[in-house]
Amino acid sequence: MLTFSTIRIGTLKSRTQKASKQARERERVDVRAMEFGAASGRSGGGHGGGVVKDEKRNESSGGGDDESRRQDEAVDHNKVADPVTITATSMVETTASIASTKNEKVGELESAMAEMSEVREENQRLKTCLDRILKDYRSLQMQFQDIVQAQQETKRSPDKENNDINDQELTEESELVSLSLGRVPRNPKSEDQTRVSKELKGEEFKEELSLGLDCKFETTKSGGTGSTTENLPIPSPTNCSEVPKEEAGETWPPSNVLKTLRDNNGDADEVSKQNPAKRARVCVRARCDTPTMNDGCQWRKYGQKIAKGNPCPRAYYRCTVAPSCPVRKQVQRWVEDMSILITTYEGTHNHPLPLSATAIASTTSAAASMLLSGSSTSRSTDLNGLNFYLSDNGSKAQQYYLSNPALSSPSPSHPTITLDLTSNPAVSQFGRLINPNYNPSRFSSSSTTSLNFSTSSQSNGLSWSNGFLSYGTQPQSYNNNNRNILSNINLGKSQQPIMEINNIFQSYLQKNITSTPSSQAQVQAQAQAQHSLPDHTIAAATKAITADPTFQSALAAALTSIIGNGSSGIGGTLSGNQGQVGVGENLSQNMKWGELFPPPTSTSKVNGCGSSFLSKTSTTAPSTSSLMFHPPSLPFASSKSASASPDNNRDNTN
DNA sequence: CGGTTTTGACCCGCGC
DNA sequence: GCGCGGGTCAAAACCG
Repeated sequence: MLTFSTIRIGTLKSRTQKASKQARERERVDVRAMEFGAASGRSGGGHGGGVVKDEKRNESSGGGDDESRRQDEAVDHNKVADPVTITATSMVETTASIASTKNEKVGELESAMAEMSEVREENQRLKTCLDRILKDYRSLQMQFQDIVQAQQETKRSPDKENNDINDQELTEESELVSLSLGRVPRNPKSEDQTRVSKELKGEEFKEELSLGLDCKFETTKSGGTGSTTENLPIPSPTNCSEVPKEEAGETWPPSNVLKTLRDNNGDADEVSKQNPAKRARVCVRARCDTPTMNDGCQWRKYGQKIAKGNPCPRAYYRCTVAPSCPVRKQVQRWVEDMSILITTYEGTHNHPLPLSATAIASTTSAAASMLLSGSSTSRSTDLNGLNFYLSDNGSKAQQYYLSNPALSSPSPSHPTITLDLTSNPAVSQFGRLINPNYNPSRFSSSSTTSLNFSTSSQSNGLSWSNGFLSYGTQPQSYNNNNRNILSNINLGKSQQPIMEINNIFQSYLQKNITSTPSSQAQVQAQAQAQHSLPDHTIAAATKAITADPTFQSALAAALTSIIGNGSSGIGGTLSGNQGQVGVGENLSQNMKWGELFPPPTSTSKVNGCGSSFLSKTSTTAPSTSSLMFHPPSLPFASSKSASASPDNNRDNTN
């Protein structure tokens, strides 16, 4: 507007002057008209009316013609000047608009540049932060690795005499804490010969334990693969157990890699032979009043079928914690004893597990690993009084504890380990842990508690029932070495030479409870004696056990891994159950897991795993609440009532 | 409405 | 090739 006025003034001076005069005159006329109207304007009601009258009157009266003409001229004048002014104004406007747009765009560009610079700065900042984080991460890894190595070295030094081979293996895996069972490379040849001596020394436990539990914590080496395990506060049993070959996608890279490496070094041949096509399964037998046992995982039922030979339908569940989790389980009641619930786990979790699920997962993984590792040759391993029994029979797998064909008839392609927790008193406690509803009185019938982890090459069955872990083994397994301290011990039903793990376990517990070293030594000695010798010379066993501090630790680790591993399981549930068995007290109170389970070391990986696991679990999970062993929540029952319970429900109904 | 369970059907492997 | 059994799929029903 300003431009328009100035232009008109500048360019059209004469006209503007005229216009100004006319305007002045007009104003005067208007004023006069106003005055006139005001003076005589009654007739006109309104202001305009007066003007109109004035105009009419002016027109009619001769005196006013000049002024009116001027006014009209002035108006016309303006009208004539408009086209010129418009073009000028349009030009001015366009130029002005262009200039303004220029300015605007320039401003925008400047602002954009500023933003870009800010973004760049931000990126650089983020980069620096990332670098810092990476550096910190690496430094922490290095520190952790150093610590682990230092611990291992400290422990190794005494053990070096025993086995150089073991040391090597351990060194290789030093970075990892493994809870895997049965993967430790062994010298089949020397096993029998060295067996007794090793058993006495307790080395066997170490080896087996280290081998058996695959739950590993990678400290440093493989940044990528290890990360998964590292991230997992609690090792997932299944994960640990799996053989790489079995489940390509499912298995955890780190453990698998390690295992494979291990296998290559030592038992690779055996493992490779058996593992290839086989998919390890872990069968847990436990007395469970509730329809299902709560294992802390979330399960979705995807099928149900009546298996041959068992009126009770078999339910098929899929792990729903992670959509892609390949783990599946089958739940079925045992025909012979409906109170016993048989749960079979298959596959490896590809996701972090809740604390409640870790115990079972670790146990099953250990068992599975044993199967896989030991499948080629019969082996037995003891974990804290729990037998993991691996027998490789080219022929058929034997599951001692599974009398029910339906249950016991795993597919040939699926070697299974059975943990039988049903028969022994110790087991009963386990069962209680697993199932809060579990009534110990019902199951306590047998004085002896046996924890057997037995695997047969064809079918390995771990039966875990109510605190009774039986690992079905074939007689061959006895030939195996020391690992078998427990291996020889078949508590429950196995026909073969049986170590009464119950006794060991109980005694061990008593020791722990009483915390009298002597008692513990006796118990352990007994246990070893049984294992080491078919005759079960307790005295020899006691000597051996007492000789080995590791034995204790191994037992503790095994118990922890199996029972409650940790997770709240041992500490909480056990403690809660103190009165009954006293196991909980022992474990939680008397036993110092850190002591019992030294950090992962060359000597006993199991211990390391157990300790780490326990510490983690204990810290993370309050003792009581958790996990596995609570009635609803045993390994089998999922955290969710729905998923977990359904099985139970069905089972109950069935 | 989303997730889970139910349940019949389908697929596959194995033994005869 | 056929039958059997185990295991899985997927639509419908159910449940919170």
